[in-house]
Amino acid sequence: MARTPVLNVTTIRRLKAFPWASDRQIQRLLGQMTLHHIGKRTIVFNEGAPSDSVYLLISGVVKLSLRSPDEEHVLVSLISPGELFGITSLMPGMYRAFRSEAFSDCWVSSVEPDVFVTTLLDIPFGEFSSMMEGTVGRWFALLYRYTRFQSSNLHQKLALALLELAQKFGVQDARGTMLILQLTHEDLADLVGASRQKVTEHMKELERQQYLIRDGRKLIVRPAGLREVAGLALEER
Amino acid sequence: MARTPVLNVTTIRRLKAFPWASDRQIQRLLGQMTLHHIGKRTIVFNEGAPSDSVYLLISGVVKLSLRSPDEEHVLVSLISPGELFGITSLMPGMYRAFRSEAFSDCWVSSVEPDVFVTTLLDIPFGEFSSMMEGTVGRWFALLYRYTRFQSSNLHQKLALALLELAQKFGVQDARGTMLILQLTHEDLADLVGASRQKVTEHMKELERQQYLIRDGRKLIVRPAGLREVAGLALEER
DNA sequence: GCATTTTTGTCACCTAGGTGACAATACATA
DNA sequence: TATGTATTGTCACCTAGGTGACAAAAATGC
Repeated sequence: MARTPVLNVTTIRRLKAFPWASDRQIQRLLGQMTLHHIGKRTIVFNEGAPSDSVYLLISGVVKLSLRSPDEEHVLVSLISPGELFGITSLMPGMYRAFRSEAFSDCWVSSVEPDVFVTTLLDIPFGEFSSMMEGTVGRWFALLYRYTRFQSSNLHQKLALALLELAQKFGVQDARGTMLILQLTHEDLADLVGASRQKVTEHMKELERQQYLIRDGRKLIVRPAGLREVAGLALEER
Repeated sequence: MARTPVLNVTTIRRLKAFPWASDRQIQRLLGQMTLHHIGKRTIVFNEGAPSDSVYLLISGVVKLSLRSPDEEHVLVSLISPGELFGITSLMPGMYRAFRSEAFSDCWVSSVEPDVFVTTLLDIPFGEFSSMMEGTVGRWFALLYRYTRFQSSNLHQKLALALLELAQKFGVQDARGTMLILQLTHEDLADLVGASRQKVTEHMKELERQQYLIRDGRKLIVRPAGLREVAGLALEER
């Protein structure tokens, strides 16, 4: 097992971890961080777990992954030394969206998110995290959709896209959620990165499956059914 | 043309735009925002433009899109009323990553990013934006990669993935950028969402094209060549 | 140095989804 | 109500990439 690394301002600077922070801030932050050795293949956190720490990778490589509809874990990204990870914890009430595990033996340092924020920024954690949620929360949702897309087929992608649309543009209706949006199959094709013709076919199929009703050019969607198609059935979000 | 909407605290609340902000903050912010009517199909900003405003969508639908390797614009997301967009401007020195255009007739309200931040949060813009960059900047890069992926073939995806790895795990070498990482083809396959076999084939091809050298199990990469393969040739980043 | 395990290379074959072409609708505008 | 345009539905056919199977080569352990 590698020798415990020394964590001081110089190390942090070399890692280019918080280039904007002052030496004093870094010093204070270090006092609050705890260092862990993580053996290769060990899981740091699992998706769905409460987001209660921010991590800084000191050495080694960490892998982010996501469980795909067919139960496999699919790689989302590799984290290099000096990178922060687990930053969903900077937004209020979030759960981890990805699993993170050591791709090689790693040294990792962790802090509570509120300590992290109040040490580096002179405002209460609550204010910062609300602001984060209000601004970049949407990016995160998008990222989540795209990572899911990667391991889905067209039918699932369509379901996923319709669900997102329902959330954004839906109004409740006796028959389900109505999208107040005039979308052509071409638009949908664009949104899921497929051809118009195949979208037409799959939309027909979703109609046949009763997950989708068409009322003129307005769509009415049955979220529960779509979640099932998309392989999200048992999850929140 | 639709009648100009009234923008006051009540409107903002109804849009659920800044749920965490106080009435006073919203009031102050509104005083600094300017309202624009954007006709269907009009471009609000183009990718590559400097990021100098944050936008709040008041009514209508805005479309984010990205130019794919084959020059087409591909839809990335649709924005609904109450959503902020153009938030790359909250990070220092960013350029717009996506094009945004009115999908239907829209009313949009804009502010300078520093006014936005200092009004809603009691800290200087510079501090907030550095913090953003240091924390969620990585997410953004990831999102950018995934959106590009959507409209790329395997060869391009591989190039894109190798470029990202070179950036994160590369050290300069006489022959190019060496990845200090033991990656199997299986790992790469996972990273680009493809099968191991096809990755093997395309890696061979990249070698043949001289964009990639293999030194034992270490990879040496020629970024310029890979950018070209990935269809990024003329762009920054 | 030899045996075992991992990784790479290369097949042949299969399938999801792309493409083009066209008819059938629906919608919009005069 | 008539007519032109946009959208949808459905073909047949093509291609990128998935799958399984197996051999060759490297790495690793003993």
